Amino acid sequence: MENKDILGDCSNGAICHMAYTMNRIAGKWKLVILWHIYDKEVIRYGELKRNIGKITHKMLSNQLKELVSDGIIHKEIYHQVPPKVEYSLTEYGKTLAPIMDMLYEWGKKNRKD
Amino acid sequence: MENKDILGDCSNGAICHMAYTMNRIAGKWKLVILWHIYDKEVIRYGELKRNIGKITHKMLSNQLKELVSDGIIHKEIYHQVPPKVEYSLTEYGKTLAPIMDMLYEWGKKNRKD
DNA sequence: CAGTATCCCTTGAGATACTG
DNA sequence: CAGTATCTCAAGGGATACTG
Repeated sequence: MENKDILGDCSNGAICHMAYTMNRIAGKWKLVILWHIYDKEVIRYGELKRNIGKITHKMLSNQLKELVSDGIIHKEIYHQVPPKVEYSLTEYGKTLAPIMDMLYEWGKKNRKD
Repeated sequence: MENKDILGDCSNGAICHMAYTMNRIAGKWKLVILWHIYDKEVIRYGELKRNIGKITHKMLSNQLKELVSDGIIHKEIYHQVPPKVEYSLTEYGKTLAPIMDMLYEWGKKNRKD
């Protein structure tokens, strides 16, 4: 994965903090996915995909994988047939809740279309 | 520009608000750029570029252009030689300040490297 | 049902050169 | 100094098929 991070050569402390956050949650879909999980608390892959709608299978899988590996969401696998997988926010992920709330509120306030 | 937006076919109100926000501020660089402008209040193109460091000329120009056209930042052009251009947050852009603060704080709190 | 792998094309984004 | 344009190439991401 080399260095896809922005500001990898962080010289300014303040900016680094912002960059750290962005490296976790930036991306076209991450917050939207998180928002859906946050909304339902626990959600299965299929429902998540259906709810988001305009996301492809591959995109969703990839993003979920990253979120899991970043420790933001938890993946619970039920070994049954057919398989069932549930996603939920970890405690760490839940610390993003206030941020998601603000982003939501900001959109609600400013969207005029 | 067609429809690069996520969730263009918005069926769920709540999700739409979030999507609206993401359509404004998502992107690898936008919030980092905004954070720098917010930090300095008023900043020239050159200084902005130098401060961000790891961004290319093209990227920065493009992102700034989008931010201006979204009404988030203001561009003040001084017609002199050599030219001077200053960027600052608009009133609308300033409403993002609390969000930026939270993102910053979140990064500060969680960055352990 | 959930997830991976492959194919393939579009887009993003860097380097560079040029203009006002 | 600030910004645009072109050329180029790698990566992102869609469609589809396959596996557990």
